[in-house]
Formats: sequence, C-alpha cells, structure tokens
Amino acid sequence: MEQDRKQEMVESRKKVRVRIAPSPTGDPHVGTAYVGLINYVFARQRGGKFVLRIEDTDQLRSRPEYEEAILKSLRWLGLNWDEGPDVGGPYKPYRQSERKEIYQKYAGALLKDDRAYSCFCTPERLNQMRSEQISRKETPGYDGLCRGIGQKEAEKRISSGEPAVVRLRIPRPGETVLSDRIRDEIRFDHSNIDDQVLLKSDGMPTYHLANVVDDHLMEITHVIRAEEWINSTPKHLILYRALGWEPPEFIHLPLLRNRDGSKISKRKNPVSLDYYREMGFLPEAMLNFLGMLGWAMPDEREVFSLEDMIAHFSFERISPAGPVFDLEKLKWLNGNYIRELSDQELLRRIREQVFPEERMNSVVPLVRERLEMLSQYLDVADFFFLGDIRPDLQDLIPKKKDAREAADILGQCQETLESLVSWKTDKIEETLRKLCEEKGYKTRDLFMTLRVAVTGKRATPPLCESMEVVGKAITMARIGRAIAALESAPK
RNA sequence: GGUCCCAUGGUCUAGUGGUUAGGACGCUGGCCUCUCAAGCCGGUAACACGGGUUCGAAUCCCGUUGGGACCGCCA
Repeated sequence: MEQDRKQEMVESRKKVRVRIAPSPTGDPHVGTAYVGLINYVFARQRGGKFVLRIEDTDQLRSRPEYEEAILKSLRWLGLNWDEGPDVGGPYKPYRQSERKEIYQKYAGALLKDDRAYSCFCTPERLNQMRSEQISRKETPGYDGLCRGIGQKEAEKRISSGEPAVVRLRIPRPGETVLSDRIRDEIRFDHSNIDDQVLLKSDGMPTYHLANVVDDHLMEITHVIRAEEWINSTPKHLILYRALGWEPPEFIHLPLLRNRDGSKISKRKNPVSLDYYREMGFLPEAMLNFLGMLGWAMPDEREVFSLEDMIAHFSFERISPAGPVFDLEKLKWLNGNYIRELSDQELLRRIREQVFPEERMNSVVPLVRERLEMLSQYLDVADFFFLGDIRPDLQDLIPKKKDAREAADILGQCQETLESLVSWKTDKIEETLRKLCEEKGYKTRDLFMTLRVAVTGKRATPPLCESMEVVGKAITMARIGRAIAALESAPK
C-alpha cells in the first residue's frame, strides 16, 4: 500500500509514455489490439503518450503490406497513437529497420565493455547442438563456445570476413528479479538464462536489443506487453544494466486463449482484425469486449465505453489468468451496440462495413454478364456480403471422392493461401494452380470444392477474382468452417 | 526435459478472513407476440485437491494435480 503510493507519486511526476510494438509479419492480430487497448487506456488515463513502433527487424518476414494493414486496423478500432511511423514524432524514426545504425552503435559499446561478445558459430552448428541437447533431455541453450574469444582475435576474424553475431554475456552466477505489476516479484537464476544474440549476422538487431534500446531512447516508462515475454525479461533487465540505463516498469498482460486453453491462434480461432471488421463487428463492441477480458469495471458493468474504461482502469484489477476469447459473448455485446445505434447511424455502419464503396465497385464487373434482371443481383452476389455461408456438404465433395479427400484439399488450400502476403487474383490463381500440380489434384476438383467452400454455390463468377473481393480473412474463415463441416460429416 | 506464469459454473468475471458465493454470456422453462429477434420473469451450473495458519477460509502459507507460456541469427 505504502509502496503503491510511493510508486504513484514517482509516476505522476514522470510523464507516462507507453508503446505498442507490432511486428509486420502477419495479418493484424486481435492480440495486438488487446495489448494496444490496455496501453492506450493507461496512456490516456495518465495524460501520457501512446507510441506506435514497428518492429520490422526480421528482414525475411516483414512486409510493408502487413504494416499498412496493422495501422489500418488499429485506426479502425480508434486506438489512435500520438507518435508513429505515419504521424512522426520527436523520437523518430519509429520503424526499427530505419534505426539500424543506432543498434549497431550500442552493440559496439557492449562489445567494448565486454558485456557482450562476438560469436562465430554457424547456424548449422547451433542447430546440431540444439538437437543433441534435446535428445539428451537437456535445456537447449548456447554452449558458450565463443564466450572466451578475446576482443583482439574476434576483431581479426571479423575483418577477415568471417560472419559473426553479437551475444549478450549473461553474468554468472547471478540472479535477476523482475517486479511485475500484475504478478509481483519473479526471480530468475542466471544459470537458466541463455547468452542471447543481440545483433544478427545481417547487421540487424534482434528483438531483445532493439526493444531495449528503443524503449530507453524513446523514454518509455511502462512496458505493457503479453505474458509470453516474461521469460525473456531478465535478459532485457540485464541489458539495461549493462548499458547503464534505468529500466522501465514491466507489466505482463495475460495471453488470450483458444477454447482449449492454448494461446490464441489462427488454426483455432479467427484472429485477424480484418475478419472482425468484415464480419460486421463494431469497433466499440470489440474494444468493450477486449476490455472485459482479464479486467472488469469496479461496478461490474458489462457494457462500457472506452471513456468509462479510461476513467476506471487500474492494473490492480487485471487478473493474471489467461481469458478465453469467447465469440458468443462478443456477438451478444455487438448486438447490444447495434441496437443502440439510430437507424441512420446503423445504415451508415452497414454501408461502411458490409457494402464499402470499394467492394461494391469490384462486384459489379464480376456479376454483370450473369444478370438478366437487376433483381437477380443479390441472388448472384450474396456471398460477397455474407459473413458465414452454409455450403451444401455434398457440393463440397468432388465426384468419385469422399469427405476426407475434400477436407484434405481444403486443408492444403488453407495452408498455402494463409501465407499469401498479397491477396490478389493472379497471386491466388498462381498459388492454387501450383498446388494442384504439386499435390496432383485435378484443377477441376480443387476449384469446385474451394468454390463451394468460399461462395456456397456451384456457379459463381471466376473464383480467384471472387476470393480477392471477398477478402482473405473471410475466405480463410469459410475454408476453415467447410473443413470442420466435412470432418464432422457422417461417413 | 528446464525455467516461469496461472487456477471461482462450459465461457467472461465480482469477491481481498465471517456472503444463502453475486453478475454476464451460453443453454433451458415461461411471459409478451402474426413469426423471429429484442425485452421481461425463472431454472441449470463453480471456489481443482490435500495439508497447514486462524475462533472462522474462495480469500493467507506449503504441497499435489491440472492448464499455459517460453527455451531461434522470430517477434
């Protein structure tokens, strides 16, 4: 109590700065929205700043398309940031790939102080080491082979062109204590902490380095992130110490879960924010729902606005157990919000979310030659605007095949389409044709099964064009539902 | 396997040593009603287990069990 009061005093003196740091390596995720919401609410409550930083240090997987989609989704939800790659700010740039030199500078300083060391182990060696450790039932971790290489020798090897990474030298023996607002003290013995790679051989920092350097430089006061980071926090704390910096406060939020209790994932739940927008969930309902996961209003009100949340939020009321993301309750809440809308406003929302101008324009050329009367429009084009469709099970199964095979085909489609970065007709078609070739499916079988799964019909405008307009999120959800239907089909 | 986190109905939660353990979603019975939805009234169902501490534990401590996360030149 006394402690809390002191904490409050210190915090009120220092202006609060929090951040959300999504990685543009996939579709906009509900988890990002959840963490974003808590950060946003806390910042607004304290009159602080909410920063958006893009963590795109993974050159292999980061995509500008994803960054754009993430920004769009967060904006849709109304989680507006004060500083970010698009709006700028006093601590720019806010995209880590543009801050490469900064990290290199600090990695160099760490090296010089012997707080870090160069490591020349090849990925092959590391992989082999890891699998040996696992087969011996040991904890996988770096074996420290390069830990003893002197700075002189390391420099020589580097200048001769040998690829190297920089690893953090974890002081051993030792112990690091993390004070987490939601879970109290967590202690870590250094013997269990790995010598983490800080700088990759491509010169990019890993998350661990970039995150610590940026949070310090951007004067972040509270790192509010998901629970999955708890185990790497001691590394971050050690890094702060090694750099001579005061660490921010850490608050680890519970992880959103699937029905079975595992971390929320796209195989078991719709996780794309695009899905929720396109299915017609209202942003205020989404926020309200996310707000009641792990947190409750002091008076237990279930329906509350962002403003209500800002007025009453506190970390003390966050329960540390991971909540299941329950679509049923979201739907109920969404219905509540819909009923509160005026007719005019509801119409506006329907136009915006189910009949957006862009989509209407894309549908017309696809259906025009299939119309004899305008009144047939909805009959032909229904699936562009529906959320869930109910395909006939028999239609899903190609001639002379069974449910099992149809499910397999759709499973393959699901897997390969999921990884598509650019959801465009030609990319979709190319992917599907390649899949037919590789797996030996008849083009006809695959396209018909997929057509029925995605549109609910046997006769439609060209499939790939249609899929583009339906959108990735809804398409993927429909494929998933069709697979589930096939799998639970009576034999 | 190691480290760490967690534990109130199927789900989201209230509860901070003394309550008939409350609310919400879902499911369900009824009312209303041309139907459905909404709304209203009712029902179903929980403190994982075992030890302590205490006059008294859902609440505090320990253990067990169960669940989860992390263990990458991903974030």
